[in-house]
Amino acid sequence: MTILANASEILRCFSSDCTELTVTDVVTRLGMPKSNASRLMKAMREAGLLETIGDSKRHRPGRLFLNITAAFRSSSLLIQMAADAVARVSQTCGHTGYVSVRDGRDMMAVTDHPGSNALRVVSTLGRRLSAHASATGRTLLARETDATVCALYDHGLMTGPSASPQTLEALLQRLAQIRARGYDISSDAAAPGIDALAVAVADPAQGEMVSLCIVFPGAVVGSAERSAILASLCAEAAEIATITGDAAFRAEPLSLTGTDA
Amino acid sequence: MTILANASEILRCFSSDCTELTVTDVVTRLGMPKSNASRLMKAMREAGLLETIGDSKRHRPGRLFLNITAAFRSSSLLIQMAADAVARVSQTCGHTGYVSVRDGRDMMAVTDHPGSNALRVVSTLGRRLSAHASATGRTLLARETDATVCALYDHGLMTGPSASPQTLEALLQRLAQIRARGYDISSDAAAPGIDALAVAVADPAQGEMVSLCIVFPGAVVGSAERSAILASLCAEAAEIATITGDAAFRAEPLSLTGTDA
DNA sequence: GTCAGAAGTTGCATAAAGTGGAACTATATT
DNA sequence: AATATAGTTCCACTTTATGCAACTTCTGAC
Repeated sequence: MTILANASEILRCFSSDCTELTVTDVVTRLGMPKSNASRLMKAMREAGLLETIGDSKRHRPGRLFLNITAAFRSSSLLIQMAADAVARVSQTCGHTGYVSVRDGRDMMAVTDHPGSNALRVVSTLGRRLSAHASATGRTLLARETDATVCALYDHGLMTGPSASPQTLEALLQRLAQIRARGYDISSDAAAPGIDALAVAVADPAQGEMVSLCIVFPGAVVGSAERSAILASLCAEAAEIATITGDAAFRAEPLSLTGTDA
Repeated sequence: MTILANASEILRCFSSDCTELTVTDVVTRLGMPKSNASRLMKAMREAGLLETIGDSKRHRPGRLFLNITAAFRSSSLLIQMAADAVARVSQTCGHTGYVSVRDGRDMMAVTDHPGSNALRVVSTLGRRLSAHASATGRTLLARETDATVCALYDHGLMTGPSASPQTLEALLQRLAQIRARGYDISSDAAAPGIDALAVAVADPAQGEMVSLCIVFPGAVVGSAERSAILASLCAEAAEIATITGDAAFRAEPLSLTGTDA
């Protein structure tokens, strides 16, 4: 079934930054023989997993995928509760929010909730972020053991923004802090000038975990407002944790310490 | 590469109505041997194309797909222009709008634009609609020749809402009407009480086609408002048609005739 | 126009898969 | 505990994938 793995690798190349691929793109990105890439992409085309853009040689994902995200979203009660919760917080504070899941070392937004403020972070659904370099990612990583995290990053961290942990040691320290206080804050993770507040919550019965977050322009949101956002985010998350019976949940916004990265 | 076709068939089973699949679900839906389904799904799991929900036997699409929709959306200038256009119309009229593409006999929404009215159609991104039974679908089918349409429906139409064409002949007649006036109106296509206005526009250079539509509660929107919506929708589409050089474009909202289905 | 260079496809022998039936194991149901 | 249901594994057989190299387009330059 190596062909499925290869097909999956090709699909993984797509993102909001990479919207089309040619045969040679795949060859250089994945290092597979040209003949294989050509035949595989032809087969994927025939299966509807890829489609050519017009009659060019450029490929994009098949339209089959357009409704799969919806299936993912509604397959999980946790995601739905989290989406409702973030929507409420977003609505009251006016800032944009997300529900995200971790996929290995990457984070992906599952739902977005655009803010209503004049100056708000524009939502970028479908953007992939490094887990270690984002508040959402770290809150989820903090739910794992240090050993698991080390195994995940045994090839080292790809260095992200300067404000994020640059070494595995720094990351583990940060995770310990998150385990203690339950939430995380990031600066400039998704883009310069953007801060994020994130809390993770799990559904142990289903073995699922998501991170709720609110993003805002760091320069114009003071510590009082941050505390308020954090409080309501944690309150919502706590409610979900009670429903799912998430014993590991911890989010006590005592004070906003450590605004670094 | 039959395995890719099977994998694709499995992925096609997912929708907002079917969010999880077990091995036997696949066996009964696709009629493949149980052993195959089991092994294939295992392989898809390992490739990240599927994931189990918790540690149950139920499967959902892999999170890999969460960001693929974004790639599709931004791979096409036509889609982006259409999305902007529908967003503008939606904003001025307050009703929900969509940009949709056709995938065989199905329609899938690519972008959604929630309305602002108190009574608005709630957006259902990821829902699959029958092309022949929706205004968006028919505007795109009208761009094809009768022969192509006949070939597409050589196994007959799956009958949709009573207001939609029930026979191939009725469909072809309807398409002829659309070719003449350029737009289409549907009633109760997506859900009872919901009407839709749709216009198709193409990018001949890229070989792409999308349908722009506005959906609204049929009972409260009079013919004057419908005409206004149609006029602005057509104006936006016409602008796109000029840019792309879509010679086949036709949308002259002379009057709102034929409000049937 | 035609000629290089790149991009993409195809042929072929080898190697590695997928295939379906049946047996087996695990998981609910009573 | 017994039975039904769901899921996995085994195995011989068949089909398909693989990688190299040769071949065919496709582009852009002169």
